[in-house]
Formats: sequence, C-alpha cells, structure tokens
Amino acid sequence: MSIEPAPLPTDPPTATALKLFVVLSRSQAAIAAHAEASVVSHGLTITEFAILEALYHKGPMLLGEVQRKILVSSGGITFLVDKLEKRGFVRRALCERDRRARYAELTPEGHALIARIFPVHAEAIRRAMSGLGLADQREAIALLRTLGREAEALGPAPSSIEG
Amino acid sequence: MSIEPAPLPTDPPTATALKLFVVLSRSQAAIAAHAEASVVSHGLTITEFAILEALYHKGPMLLGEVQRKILVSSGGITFLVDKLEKRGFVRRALCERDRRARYAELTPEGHALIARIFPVHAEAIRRAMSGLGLADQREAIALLRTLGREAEALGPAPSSIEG
DNA sequence: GCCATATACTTCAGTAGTGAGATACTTGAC
DNA sequence: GTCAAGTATCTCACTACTGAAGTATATGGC
Repeated sequence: MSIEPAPLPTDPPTATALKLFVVLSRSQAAIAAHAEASVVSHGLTITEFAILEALYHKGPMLLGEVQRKILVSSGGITFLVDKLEKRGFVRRALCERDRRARYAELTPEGHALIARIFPVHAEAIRRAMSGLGLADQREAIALLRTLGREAEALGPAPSSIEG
Repeated sequence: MSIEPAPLPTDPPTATALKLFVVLSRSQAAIAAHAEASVVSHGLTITEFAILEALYHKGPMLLGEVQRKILVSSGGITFLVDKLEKRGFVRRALCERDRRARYAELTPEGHALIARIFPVHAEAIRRAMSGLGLADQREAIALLRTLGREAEALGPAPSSIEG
C-alpha cells in the first residue's frame, strides 16, 4: 500500500506564488551559472569578483559596507578580503574616524585585473539575458524591484509559537 | 594618488542586463530567505526540504531525477539522501529495470513531516510574494520563464581561447 | 569621567555542499 | 556472447562559506 503523491495547492494566490518562486529560482540559477563561468576562468569565485567589482565602481569601502552589499556573513567578509589581500588584489587601510573599522581598497594589481575582466563579465550577462528584449527586461526590472523591496521589508512570518 | 572609481557601462543593452542581474539576484535572495526561515525552524535545510517536497508531490523518484530537479551535484544528492535516510524521513528502494539505479521514497514519518510543514511553507512564499498583485505575478512568471529557458539553452560563452 | 550598550571586525569550529575518480551495471555494435 | 562506451550512484578530499563568541573601540546617559 503506497502513499499517493499529494496534489499541489490550486487556490490562485498560493499556486501563482509557488510557480513564481520556482521560475525565479531557476532563472536566477541559470543566469548566475553564466556569470560564474565568465569569472572562474580568471581564478576568482563569484563572491571574490563581487568584492573587486564593488571596489572598482565605488572606490574604497568599509568592510561592513562591502559585506552588506554582497550579502555575506561577518566572518565571510573577513575570510574573503584575507584571500584577496594574500593574492595582492586588495589591501586594508585604517579608518581615521573609527579605529574599529577598516577600509578595503584595490591595489594597482587588483584594479588592473578587474578592469580587464569586468567587460567580459558584463558581456556574458548581456548575452545570458538576451532571451528577453530590452523592453521586456525593463518590465522585469520594475516587477522584480517591487518584489524584492517588499520581501526585504517584510518581517519574519508570524510563527505559531508567538500567540 | 588614488585610483578613481570606474563608471558603469551606459550602453542600454549592457546597462539594462546588469541592472536586471542585480534585481534578479537580490529579489531571489530576499524571497529565498523567507522560504528558508519557514523550513529551518523544522530542522531541515532548504535543500533537504526540496527533496521531501519533490517526493511528496511526485512520488518515488530515481536519485538522478531528484538531482536534476533540485539542481545539486551527484555527490550532493547521495549526501543529502543519506542524511534524510539516517533521520528516517526517506528510504532507498531498488529499481527493477536498472540495477545501478535507486529510488528515493518517503517513509511514513517523512510523509507526515512534509504534509505538516508544506502548507506553512506555501503560505510563507505566498506572503513573501505579496508585494506583487496576482496579475503582476503572472506577468513576472511569463518573463522569467522565457529568460530562464533561453539562458539554460545558451551554450557557454565563446571564449577568447577558442579562436 | 564612568559605565552600559552598541558596533566593527576577527577567530574558529562546524556545515553544506562540489567535482573528480571509482564501481557497478546497461546498451548497442559486431 | 563480447566488448566499448555510456550511465547511475557512491566515495572522498576539498572549498566556501556560516554563525556564535571574542576583542577593540565608540557612543550616550548620568
């Protein structure tokens, strides 16, 4: 006597949200795979690349600022900047206003590296997105911006533990 | 003498694709954070949950089928099914047609667990997506479906190594 | 000034994977 | 039947983190 597969929810709000979750996750994974391929071939992980890219486009940043921008843990940002520092792409600098804090900034070697590979990366992203025309991409940006902003603003789901 | 921050690309196809990449990644991360919170409180990782959910809605599946569905490596699916098997939520079963292959299927305990937590998870997703109305969600599904399908179909980017 | 609390970063043990190679079996050509 | 090539799973060394606790400094109330 085997257990029957359960049907998926059919009420429209839940069914639609679940479908959106699936296509959002899969499309993000598919695009990220292209982005990653364009970067690992240069000996960087996608997260290391994200740090170099942030410093390249914003200039020196406090470690905490970088951490929030690339969405890693506090331990993660120390670990990642250590790795990039050992390879000579990034260095730490003191912050005069707050002696707890440290800036991360590109070395000339790091700047040269990211200046060389960023255009390749940008082209890989453009190509990965080419399934959608420019107008559709703008439409998607508007929808996802709203979706993301509201999801980030939403507190944790009301739990059954708290009455 | 410091290095100036570099400007972002401004040609519309590249600039738009990069923006879309950012909002796609951030919105996916924001939604996934809600999905994950609804699942870790039950002692499962999101990937373990995905396996139980797949078996719950599709019935027994070959390990390779589950692997492709949840997008993990070959080593990953063995590791994950091992963990779920040790906790008594899943068991392996022989495949009569192909003696290399193994089915994964829910135990009664696993079925009871996923039947209990899936509705909570579905509700968390519905809530996380509530920044968008139903019509906008459908629009987003259509756009992301196209985007993901085309990105998956795209081969690796032409490398500078191959002429 | 002194203290409690908050913040910025680091350390470190642990976790959830990846990916290459190994094993076992299947399939089709001959 | 036999073999080569292909496929399904497993093993294992390795990696990229996470998150909690620790250290150093900052900030505001008194």
